[in-house]
Amino acid sequence: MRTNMSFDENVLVLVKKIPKGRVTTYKEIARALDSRAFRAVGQALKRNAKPVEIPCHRVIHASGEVGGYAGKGSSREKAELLRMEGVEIRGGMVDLERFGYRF
DNA sequence: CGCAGTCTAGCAC
DNA sequence: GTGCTAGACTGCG
Repeated sequence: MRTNMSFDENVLVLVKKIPKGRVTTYKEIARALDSRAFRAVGQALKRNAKPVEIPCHRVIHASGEVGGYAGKGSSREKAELLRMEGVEIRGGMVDLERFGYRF
């Protein structure tokens, strides 16, 4: 990975690969990129060039918390979307053991 | 609950 | 071209 592309592009590609009804954590993404730039991943998502192709709402904290979202409804809309996709949201928390997607 | 650590991208000099 | 700051986070104290 990370060949011919910048870190942010790589992150976007991974996020795009997340299947519906599944979520991933910043840690997993960073790990998939062989790095520990959890924060850089968030930066890539919030500064991404194609938000329509990047379901940032499927990217949450490693604790299962939905975390933040640079979208309109912030974390609220994010949780609503995830639940709509079949992800069990509980008080803004997701069960990573069941919906946590691993690369 | 609060501080420190790790990485990239962006802005300033 | 080089250096510093900030950030959608994580882990440990």
